[in-house]
Amino acid sequence: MRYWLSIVVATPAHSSVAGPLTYRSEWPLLPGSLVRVPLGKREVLGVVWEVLPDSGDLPESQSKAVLGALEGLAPLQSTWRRLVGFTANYYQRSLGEVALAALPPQLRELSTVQLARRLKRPVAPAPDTPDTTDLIALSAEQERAIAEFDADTRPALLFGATGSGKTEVYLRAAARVLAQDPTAQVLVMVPEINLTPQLQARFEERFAHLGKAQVVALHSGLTPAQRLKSWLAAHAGQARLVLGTRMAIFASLPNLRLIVVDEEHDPSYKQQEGARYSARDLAVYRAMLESSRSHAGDSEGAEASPLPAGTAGPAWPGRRSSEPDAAGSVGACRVLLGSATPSLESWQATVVGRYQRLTMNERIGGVEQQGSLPAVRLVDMNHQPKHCTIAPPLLDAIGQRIARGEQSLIFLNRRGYAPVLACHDCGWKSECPHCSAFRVFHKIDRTLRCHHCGFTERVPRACPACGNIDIAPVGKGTERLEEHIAELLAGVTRPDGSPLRIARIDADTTRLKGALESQLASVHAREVDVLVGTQMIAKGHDFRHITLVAAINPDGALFSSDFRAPERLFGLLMQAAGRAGRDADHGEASEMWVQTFHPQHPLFAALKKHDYPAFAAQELKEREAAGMSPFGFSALVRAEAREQAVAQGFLNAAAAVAQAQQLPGIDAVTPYPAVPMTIQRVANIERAQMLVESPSRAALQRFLAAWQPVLHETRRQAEFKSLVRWAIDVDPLAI
DNA sequence: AGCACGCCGACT
DNA sequence: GTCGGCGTGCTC
Repeated sequence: MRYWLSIVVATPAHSSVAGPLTYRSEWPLLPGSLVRVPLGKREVLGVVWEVLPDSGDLPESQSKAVLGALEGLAPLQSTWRRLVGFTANYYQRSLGEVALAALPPQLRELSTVQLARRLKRPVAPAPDTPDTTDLIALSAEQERAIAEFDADTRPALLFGATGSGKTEVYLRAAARVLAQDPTAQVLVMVPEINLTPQLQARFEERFAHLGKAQVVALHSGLTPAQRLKSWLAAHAGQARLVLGTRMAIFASLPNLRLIVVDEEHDPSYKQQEGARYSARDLAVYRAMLESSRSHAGDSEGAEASPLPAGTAGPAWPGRRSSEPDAAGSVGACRVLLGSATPSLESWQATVVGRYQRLTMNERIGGVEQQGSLPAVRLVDMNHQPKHCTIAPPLLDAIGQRIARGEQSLIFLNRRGYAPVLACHDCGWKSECPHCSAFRVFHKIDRTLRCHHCGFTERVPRACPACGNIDIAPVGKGTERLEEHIAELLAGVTRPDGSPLRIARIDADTTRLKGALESQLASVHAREVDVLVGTQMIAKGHDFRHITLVAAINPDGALFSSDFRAPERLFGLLMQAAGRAGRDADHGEASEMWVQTFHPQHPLFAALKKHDYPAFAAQELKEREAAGMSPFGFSALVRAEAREQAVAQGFLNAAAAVAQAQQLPGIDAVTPYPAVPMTIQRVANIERAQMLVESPSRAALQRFLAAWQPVLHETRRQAEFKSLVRWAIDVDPLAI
């Protein structure tokens, strides 16, 4: 017997073999089967996508035979294939690229023999440990959130203040799902920086009764062997709980019943290269797919046709009341997003009722602590001494904390000593020769470093342009701020008379493995009085003894060209405020200081009241008026070339063809003229981008699908031969 | 993307 | 005389 199979292999979107390829097989392989196939002179891994009725118009002599299947591996499920298919379509990449990138890299190299050996490894039996989940007392709010979650079927957004105990709700929801069905699997996704060994230990401890092998991690920090091991455990259904970063959204989970997305607003859920998917959006989509799959027979492959262009985006299509088998039934999969400062997209979905909103306002720890959110104090920098970095009242407040033996945390979102080095005589500035950006002065090793291309040189003794000795740093980074604070507080001592200690945490001080952990430990041990750092200290870390948090210069985000900057700033400041006052001893005295030239800005008014809903309402009104996300949809096409004119010319030429040919969707889509990117040149490559907007997600999708071949065609023209690369970013984070 | 084939410069 | 530069083209 002869079978014709459509098989997906790792082929990039811009090659002539972007789609699945047709192979022969003597065996009736099921869709989703992993196979080895010849491709050119190579032997590659492929995924059977469809069983074809015949060879199509492919001459039989040109078809090759499947070399073999990966024995012992169950076929990838139809929901997995549909998720991959949707991702490829929606984010404008080839099926093969997405499918193969979603599999562990080692699977591509492993011989059948090695694989068989791995699959044979015995699974550790579940230990005889009692389930301790129910022993932990929940707050009334936590109880209510779980009850409401259980009573609904929509995607849920857990809107919980810092310290309100969101993690316990995740654990409880996961525990229920796992207890109800002995084969159920749960996927818990966290942002990159949050996936620490400690968090993993917490999950392993809580689910110890399942056995250690049943809680696995899936992220890029694992060795290839560990990653394969976790993936195989998930694929075989042995792993009951998978804890991972954005890549984990593509894990093969045959019995997935719950997806948790912690800190759902976090930008690290958006992949920034290759297929630029949003793992949070795909989580919502995947839960929908898993809920609506047919349980009768998954392996028939009848539904393997790609999703039609213009399918609704990663958005839940309302309550699925029309499908009695889906919502509320045994096979349903829920999705639980959580954040103290949700993305405006998710928040808006709760406003219109597409998502369920679960609110937890209170910090856990008892009623007497209700005042423990820090008071926000705005410092109007218009009324402070000119050019001062730290306003005198803030400096006083820091001094008082030191005298009381309390810690302060100072934020400045700019590392290095000074962002620019300049000559006051001739006007020379420390521009990077390869990028359109200034090199940052790092005093510690006396270098000028470009934060975009990495180009590093020793600081010149004199101005390279005019020879003047008098070159000076302009502006302040964390390094200089640390030095500056040390000078300002020179006379201040700790309560026991010892000199005060200042520490700095940023990408430069934590480059070495373990450095961050040891520095955080010294903060916890109260060896540090004042901690200076970039936003990396705002996230996740619980500082018990910090009673003052200060943002030195947050104004940049208020008037940024990036429309999401205010949202990020608000989240960052809320998160930073959450760092303070978690210790019962100091709750009442905690303060968040914000230095600004715009104290009347509505963002700060909302921040003062710790009022995310007010901020969201205000911001959403502006987004709606401007037709921006979540009220409008956009994509960016980026192009890189040696010359800016080539990059822009390519984009404009492709857009002109789209207009001339009246591509599908064009009447509802606005392509803007190509512009240089904010950092126009990086490592001597000129970069341009074109924004494409539409009030309709479906129209934008239809347009992009039709436009892609035009972009390929345009690229082939002689005048654009020197184009280095181009790529589409659907739902970009920043414009 | 890989990995070929293919036609021009400095070396055992 | 060969090794090797990366330009162009193909992969069911």
